[in-house]
Amino acid sequence: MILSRSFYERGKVTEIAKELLGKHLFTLKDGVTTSGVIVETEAYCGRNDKACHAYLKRTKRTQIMYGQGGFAYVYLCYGIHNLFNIVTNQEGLADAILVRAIEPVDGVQTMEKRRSMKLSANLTSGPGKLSEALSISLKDYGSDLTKHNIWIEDNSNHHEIIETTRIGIDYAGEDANLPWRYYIKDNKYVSKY
DNA sequence: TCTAAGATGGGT
DNA sequence: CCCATCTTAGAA
Repeated sequence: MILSRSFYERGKVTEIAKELLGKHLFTLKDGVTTSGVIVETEAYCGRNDKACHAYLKRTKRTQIMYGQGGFAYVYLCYGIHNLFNIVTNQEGLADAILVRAIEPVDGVQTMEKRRSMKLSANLTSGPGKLSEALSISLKDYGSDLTKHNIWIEDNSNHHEIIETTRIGIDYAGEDANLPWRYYIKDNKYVSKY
């Protein structure tokens, strides 16, 4: 069942980031559905987290994070990689969750074509990689996750969660030490570091 | 207009 | 571990 607005509008971004593990992320692009199980996430909190793009900064780019939960925040990193985030919390409270890795499920052939490679742990094991595999780009900035363009469905499965520090945010000072990265233990699609 | 970054990824 | 990368947002 597709996750509803109320799932995303709750206030604890770290809890939602953990709950998203094991859930099923879909995109429908050019008539093809591709999907994967979310195996790695990171939480970002706009009010007290220097790592968050929206920290003390409300600009055109961060605007979507200040809106209601359940919309996509996509931004371009290093001029090449489209990073997909899920906006959470209510209007005015800028929280988001970065999806860092998925385990491929549906439309594997299409994902292989988009990535110019065969199915392997390398196919979707990183935020830039999964966006390419699912064909998520800046055009999806602001996309409504309760619609059938990009969406998430519930998925019952048992897994053990590992909590650790986030990747690539040294600029955040002491906030770089927050244990806000979550991944499914022993899953081979988790990004390697 | 101009500039500088920037939640990576891939190669060594 | 190191570093090429290059579009875009944000400032001037």
